[in-house]
Amino acid sequence: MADKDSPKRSRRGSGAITLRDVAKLAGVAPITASRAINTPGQVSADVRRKVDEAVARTGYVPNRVAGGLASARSRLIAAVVPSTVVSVFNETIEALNATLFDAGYQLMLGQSSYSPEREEQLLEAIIGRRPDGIFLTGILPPGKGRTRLLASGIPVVETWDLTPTPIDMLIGFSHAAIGDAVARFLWAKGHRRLALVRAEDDRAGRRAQAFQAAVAQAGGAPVIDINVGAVRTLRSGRDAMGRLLEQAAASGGVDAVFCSSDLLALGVMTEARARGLAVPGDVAIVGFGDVPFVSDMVPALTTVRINGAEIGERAARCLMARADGQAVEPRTVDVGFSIIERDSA
Amino acid sequence: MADKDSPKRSRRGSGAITLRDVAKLAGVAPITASRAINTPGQVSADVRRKVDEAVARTGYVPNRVAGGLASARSRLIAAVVPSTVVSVFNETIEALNATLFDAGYQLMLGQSSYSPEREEQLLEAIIGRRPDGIFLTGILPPGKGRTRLLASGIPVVETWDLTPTPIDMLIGFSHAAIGDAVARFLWAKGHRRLALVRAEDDRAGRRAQAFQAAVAQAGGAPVIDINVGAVRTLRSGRDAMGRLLEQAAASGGVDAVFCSSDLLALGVMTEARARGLAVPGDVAIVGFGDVPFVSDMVPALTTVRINGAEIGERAARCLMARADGQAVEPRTVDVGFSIIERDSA
DNA sequence: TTGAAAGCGCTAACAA
DNA sequence: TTGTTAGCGCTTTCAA
Repeated sequence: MADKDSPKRSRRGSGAITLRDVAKLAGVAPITASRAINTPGQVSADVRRKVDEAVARTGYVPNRVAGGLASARSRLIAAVVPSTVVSVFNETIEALNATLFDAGYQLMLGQSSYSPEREEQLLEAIIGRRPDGIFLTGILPPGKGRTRLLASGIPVVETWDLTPTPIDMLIGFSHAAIGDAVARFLWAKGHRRLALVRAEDDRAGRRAQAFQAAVAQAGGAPVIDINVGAVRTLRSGRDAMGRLLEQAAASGGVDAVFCSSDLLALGVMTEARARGLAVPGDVAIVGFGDVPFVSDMVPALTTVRINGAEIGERAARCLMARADGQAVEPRTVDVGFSIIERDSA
Repeated sequence: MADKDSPKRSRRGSGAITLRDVAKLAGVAPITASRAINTPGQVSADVRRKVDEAVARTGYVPNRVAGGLASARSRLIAAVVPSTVVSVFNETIEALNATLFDAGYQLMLGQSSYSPEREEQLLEAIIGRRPDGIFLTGILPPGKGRTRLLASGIPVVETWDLTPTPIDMLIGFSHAAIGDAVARFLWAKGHRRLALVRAEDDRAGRRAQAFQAAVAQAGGAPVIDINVGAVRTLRSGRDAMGRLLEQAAASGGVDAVFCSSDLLALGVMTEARARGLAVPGDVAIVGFGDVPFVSDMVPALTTVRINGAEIGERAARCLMARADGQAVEPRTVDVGFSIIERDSA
């Protein structure tokens, strides 16, 4: 170990094994060792063997930070999610991560916690790491973050929404189309007194708007709209249902409720049943997200399903293609949605 | 822009603004610009102003990859989780991330997908990034991954479990103590015919073992033990309850079931009620994890609560302290647990 | 308080 | 197929 061959080791050095150490042990130049490790096809079998052995003997783990700096390819993809807790995005993140990992990429996850300032700081921190690509849940509104992102030149994919003005690539679906479809669905089932229970959220807002518009167009009565604010728990769903029932009593009752998440729907359902209302007999309920377990509850929840895994996988592929310098066409993909009809509506 | 001042720009260069550009614009040396940005107290007000202006004008975002290589401090913490979907670890990860972010660190997340090989690859990929610390959910068993981790010298914190032989730091609780406590709890309530429904999982196994031991010690009948395998969904909970009831019919019934997760408990509860059994009247149910929404269901789930956020926050602080070269004592912290008594048991 | 020089660990470019 | 050289963008060391 204690060889004093390096002439000027004045500085730090983490003490870890470097490519130099491996190369020395294998009796080749560092660059040759590098090739033996990264592009084994480019070196002779003999060199390959010697380097492999040196790697095994030393327990060398390549420093990807240094490699990334030298090659301007970090093999890192950053993702921004609003929250990791009981989130409808989990399936997407899991697929994104799995696809990236299998291709030798890594995921850096950042939470924006539904806060614009935090999102902006996060974006700056992410750009500082020079990832090969950035995954965004949702669409980034105009602002400093968007400008910086654009300036960075890093490939970006926005998801879970649609817009005519994406930053770069876009994989999503139309929230308005969902609101419209659910309203028609409930109307076709004969429900006439419709209501919304939703979190304070831009995307949920657009679903709600389209829902109301469709009902109005069909000649229905005004839709009762309960906004639960930023907190999206089962409890807030229960509370919302309480308020909803109060309001509805004045206007003749409710037949069906469209909730902005499955968790909220579960809360609404729980409250309804706690008050002796039958689901779907007295009131029908539709959720959003198709979280894994709602299919096996009693009654099974009717909900809107987004293929989150598809979004994650496609996003990973687009980002990696762009990191390889390939063009990606089309830039915008609509993955659609489906209404999964089960027992609750 | 097109200044041809740099003499030998033969190579790549991502084209992005660098510290050099900022320094040139501000009329100072790069190192001075660096100090103005990172340790503003060390430079004159005049320099600070000029550099700030140059940064603003150019939209400079420091390259943390280069900084990390030069300083051997990445300000990156890596975390390994088994899964991100509906996981009991979410709260921990969220707290970990929030605490790190506020201190200027970033989180790199890796999923082991409950697979040992994948975990090993993941560990190697993580070490290659030279993070300042590594967060592990669970305890890493002896093996190549553990050896490499030890050799890397990177601070590590293992969590959600206890062991006399941690790699480095440890923040967790005793699964055996939980199994024991839940058995005593149910026994004290007068339940005598006890059962377990659990996923194939080492930690759940140890809770189960202690549960059985406590029942045996109290003189109870053998505990029926249903193993649902690796799949941990509400569906598998329902199926498990079906099997359990079948087995129990031969031995005189069941009074109470301890499940290895809240989701499984929800499945067991769903199936029980679907078969006309009252909860907790006919059968009591205890979950594990205290996932946010189980408190507001009807009946509210009695479960074991772990303060996951505390684990995440403490882990972040320990890791950052070690990255700063501080010693952390004690190395092992037991955060305990509590049985949250609600309606289901 | 400011700067020059060196180098973190690796890979691109070019040459042999 | 292998090696030499330079340098990615930053920070440490040391000197002024």
